[in-house]
Amino acid sequence: MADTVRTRIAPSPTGDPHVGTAYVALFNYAWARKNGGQFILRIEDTDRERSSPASESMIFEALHWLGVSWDEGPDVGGPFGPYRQSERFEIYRKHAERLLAAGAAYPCFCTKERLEALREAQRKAKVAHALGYDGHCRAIAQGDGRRRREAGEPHVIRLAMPREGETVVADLLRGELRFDNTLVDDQVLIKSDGYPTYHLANVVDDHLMGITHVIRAEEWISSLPKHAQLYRAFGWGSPVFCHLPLLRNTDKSKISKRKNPVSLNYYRRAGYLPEALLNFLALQGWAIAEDREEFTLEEFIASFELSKVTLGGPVFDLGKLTWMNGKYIRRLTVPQLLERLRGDLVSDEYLLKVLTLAHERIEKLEDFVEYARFFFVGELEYDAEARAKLVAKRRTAAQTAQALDRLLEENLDQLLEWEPARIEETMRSFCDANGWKTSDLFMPVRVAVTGKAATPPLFETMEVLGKEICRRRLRRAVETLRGMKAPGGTGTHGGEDETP
RNA sequence: GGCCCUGUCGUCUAACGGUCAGGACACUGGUCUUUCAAGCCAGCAGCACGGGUUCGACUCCCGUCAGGGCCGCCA
Repeated sequence: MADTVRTRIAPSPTGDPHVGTAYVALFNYAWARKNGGQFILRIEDTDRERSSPASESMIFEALHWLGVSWDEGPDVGGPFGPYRQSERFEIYRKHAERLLAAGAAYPCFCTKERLEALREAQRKAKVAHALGYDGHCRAIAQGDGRRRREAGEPHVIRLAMPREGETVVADLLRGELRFDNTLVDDQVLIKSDGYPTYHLANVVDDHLMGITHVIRAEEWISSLPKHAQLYRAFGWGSPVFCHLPLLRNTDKSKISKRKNPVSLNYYRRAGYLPEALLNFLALQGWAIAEDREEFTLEEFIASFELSKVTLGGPVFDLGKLTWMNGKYIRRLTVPQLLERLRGDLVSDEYLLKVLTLAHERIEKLEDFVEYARFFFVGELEYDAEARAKLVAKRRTAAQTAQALDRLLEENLDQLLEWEPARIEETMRSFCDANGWKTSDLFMPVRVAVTGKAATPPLFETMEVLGKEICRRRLRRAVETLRGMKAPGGTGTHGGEDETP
């Protein structure tokens, strides 16, 4: 039936599964279920550079772990597939063609260089209101444009935004949102590689898939007028839009991995129960009752009211999540707790991995406990020796901090397959590129991720620990290093402690 | 800088013109307990500011300020 509520989550498989994805998915899922409708998972992998199957399957797995399921998606199929945008290439091409024919879009032959120069000039000129594409190629006659396209000239296709008036779009929570059309530039719809941008693919798919409620994050508001114009150009009615607030770091900025764990893999590995995480997430922007905040997914679905979502960006309070997780743990029976433990942290699978590394290095069975401690604890404590060795030989604490920071954010973080060989390769090439002796870098990394100077082989250890724990610990090490007193003038080798 | 969104305890939130502005996390004190947690009790702490509208504003309107988002051939 035409009025069935259909919502979707449309993650981009370009990295680790994000807590923000889970947050938005939860609200979409609940809204669909609450209304007896369908919830769809669509993979937005139109960025061919960054999308990866590894990331996609991690998203599936993380969402499954949480207990959020979808009625239609790449893995389960459905009547409106395919649900992976890379497999819908032809659909977007046809739709772009339609826009072209109607004059609602035009080919643009501007080079990257020209666009960069344009941006640069705009920045310098401080014509703040004129930022964005200048419509240069919009003047090209349709026939000329077609001929140049047919001749194979590289180009993109842009939306021809109205050049006057305003676009008014209703948001379920924010009322009418108004945008001055002259301030919205002509968005690229089809990239030069032929793939659509988010803007085109998203609108086309939401329409074709019968999405009735587009519930997404606030960061999309600024492109709303483009989407609204797209619906208009196609002659389609638009879905209900609802922009949820953004999860925040403690400093109120958009939640980010540098300041907060954001990977769902982290929460799983750190021992948060999925039902606790879900409960906590549901509380960000919504309340079930005046004096109650613990409830199950089913209860959430039953009483969820989209229009009751609050708009202040909620600071993600790890402390409160942890407290709530404790509540859930206490509620389990001991046998159930055992099951949870065996499910992940002390599964035979994990134990086997750790044991493989500890095997040759212990003399009594019980040595295992102390030796492998860091494979099980969350937060590490650095003793004096560890603190000293956290600073690289021949470098200051600040230099070491900077190196670890860059190694993590610009190199290790890009690794989707977290394997010893890849980790090693990444770290070695980092050394080459930055003039570090490998041995100088590896010790601080070792201490950062294990808290000890003597450990099993570093790369295998990092693999077993997992990317999320390593990320967390490296970040912590960077903070620790930054907190260390600067060397008093001459000394360049580390080890200096904080003021006593 | 431009456009847009937002603004209740430190944090998550309740309130939908009339309440001593409620609950939760954190924090503090007490209680229970061999200890530590958990539990229980108590305490601390907020309507960003200024104008309106109204008999009456946390609630409605305007302005200021503050915070955030976007300004990519990324989503």
